[in-house]
Amino acid sequence: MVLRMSALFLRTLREDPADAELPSHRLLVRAGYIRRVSPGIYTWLPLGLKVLRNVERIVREEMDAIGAQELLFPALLPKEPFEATGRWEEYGDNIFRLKDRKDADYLLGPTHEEMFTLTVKDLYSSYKDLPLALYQIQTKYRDEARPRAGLLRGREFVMKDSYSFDIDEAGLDKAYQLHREAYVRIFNRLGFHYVIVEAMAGAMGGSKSEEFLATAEHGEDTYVRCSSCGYAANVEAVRVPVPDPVPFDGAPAAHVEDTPDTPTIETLVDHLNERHAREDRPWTAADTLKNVIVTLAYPDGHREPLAIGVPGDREIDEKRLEAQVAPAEVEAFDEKAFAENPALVKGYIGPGALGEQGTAKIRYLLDPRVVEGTRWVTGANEPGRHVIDLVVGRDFTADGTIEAAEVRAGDECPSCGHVLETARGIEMGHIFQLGKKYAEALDLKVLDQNGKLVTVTMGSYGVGVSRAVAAVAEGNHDDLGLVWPREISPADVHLVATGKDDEVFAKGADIARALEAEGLEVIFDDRKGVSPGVKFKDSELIGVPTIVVVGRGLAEGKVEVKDRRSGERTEVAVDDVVAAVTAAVRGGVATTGATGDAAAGPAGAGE
RNA sequence: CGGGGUGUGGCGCAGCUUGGUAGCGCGCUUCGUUCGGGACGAAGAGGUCGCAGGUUCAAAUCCUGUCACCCCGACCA
Repeated sequence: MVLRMSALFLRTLREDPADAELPSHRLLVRAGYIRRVSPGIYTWLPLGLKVLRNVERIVREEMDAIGAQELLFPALLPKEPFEATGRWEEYGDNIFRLKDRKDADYLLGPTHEEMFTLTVKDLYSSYKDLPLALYQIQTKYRDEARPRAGLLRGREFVMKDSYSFDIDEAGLDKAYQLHREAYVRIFNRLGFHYVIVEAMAGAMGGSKSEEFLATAEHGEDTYVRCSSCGYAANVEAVRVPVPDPVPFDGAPAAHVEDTPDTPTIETLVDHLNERHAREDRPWTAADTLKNVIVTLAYPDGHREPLAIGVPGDREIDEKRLEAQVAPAEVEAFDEKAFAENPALVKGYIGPGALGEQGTAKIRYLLDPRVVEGTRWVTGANEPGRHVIDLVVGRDFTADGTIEAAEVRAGDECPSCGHVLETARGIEMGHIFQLGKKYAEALDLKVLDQNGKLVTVTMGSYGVGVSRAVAAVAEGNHDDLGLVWPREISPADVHLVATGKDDEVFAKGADIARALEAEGLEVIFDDRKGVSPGVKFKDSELIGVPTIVVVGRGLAEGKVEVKDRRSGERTEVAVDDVVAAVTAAVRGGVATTGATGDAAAGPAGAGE
């Protein structure tokens, strides 16, 4: 069907909506693709729905191509399966919960691991049934604390999730690799810049995990990459390269000094340079060892303090820390907690009080850079005093190491030793090897060749489908409006008839029909009494990649073909326009999406 | 949950300081003109001023409470 603008359910806005900040959000609303209903909940208007369906189509095609089978679970779920895996509690306030008339608990599915696992358990019981990969494209619900950025972080969103089921590790590896390749194809077709980064799998009990991030300066995820070797990782997953131990035979003995009024690293460094100046160079924050205490809160209610020692020039990165201690949550170590631990002197905490041998009996973990033989200035566990030349391995030891210090641009690449840079992105896809976590919790086992019960090994793979619409918009727009990649554009051609003569409308309708007969989707602006400027602005805002104008040139038998992305205009004879447009759409080199950098994605994982 | 901000026709905003007829632009309706870059003229339709209470002769405006939304942060398989 030709979409006639005279009848299309569409109202474009001349001005930006007040509640939209990001270009994708602003433009999708202005161009009439979506409307907000409630925070994080959006209506898909006809044009927006077409784009969403196109993204779904690409995802379906690529999932089907690797042999995954589509099914559809309900969004409304009973709580029992989630209780079995502990997620009814673990998910906390992020889950939308509701009760039926009999007061039984239900939830709106935030993700469907339990359902997939239980359904396979329900129907399959032999290794002969494996391997298996299932997927669905389903609306998910999460009661986000703060929905934001339009479609990018909603409370209702569309996601493709798939799961692989295998009898052993080798099978899981293969399924993971297949998904990875499918994802590369999906994101290449969607048309935005992306990178594949190493991600955290640890808390899920998995072994391998990667994220596909759409590169975007407004992205919520920070990742690092190495321009030299192609290493890329989510900051949470970065492993700090461990330096070699330093010999400390000739190191001076540790000595405690008065350092009054130096509760912060900054005041300490100033004091050292004033009263205990080094001969070779001034003291810096990097010479100090900062000991931070946090409280870990476990899901079962258990709490314990944890001490972390990091070089004084670095902060603790809470996301990295939480990723390490999951499922425990990190809370501040407050005044009350200090009161309960008199051995800790706030502002002057040192290794003497920490660790197994320490007076405070608090587990003590060091940043991996703090290796044996390194010398530090750190707290002496007395108000106004610090200890200088404290040597790791000689004067104290810790209970282990932890990756909790912030990662900074300029840090050493763990893969090749070059320099890391940081950038931001939007998580568009996440693949990881789940392992047996859910299969064990829900008792998914099959008989193997020897007649023995074996727990199935699973992989989990997600694509943010509705989020992809926003991410594509975020990466494909200019001052005038959206610029869709061909594969997901709501139409192939935006045909504008402009002029006062009926002829332009009649001819426009002819062309629209002819284009449609070629299999193209056409938006036809057949509105009468609307000035040309309005129609041009609308066509640019809506962002269909090819715009055809039937107007004043028609008298000379000419129409205009415009490329939305480049702005290039070509005069074409009326009789040739169908062929010219068809060629542009099918060949469409100039207007395919911004996939150029995508090549860096696959390389980015470069193991 | 902490910080900041905003609630006035469909959209974007002014009015509030100093209480007294609810206003502007866009959009919408009708008529006429215009017709290649968000046209022009004329005439219209459309508003519980977030909600509740209070002060007052009188509240969009002042006071109290409350709700909602947006932004930053925390949070985010």
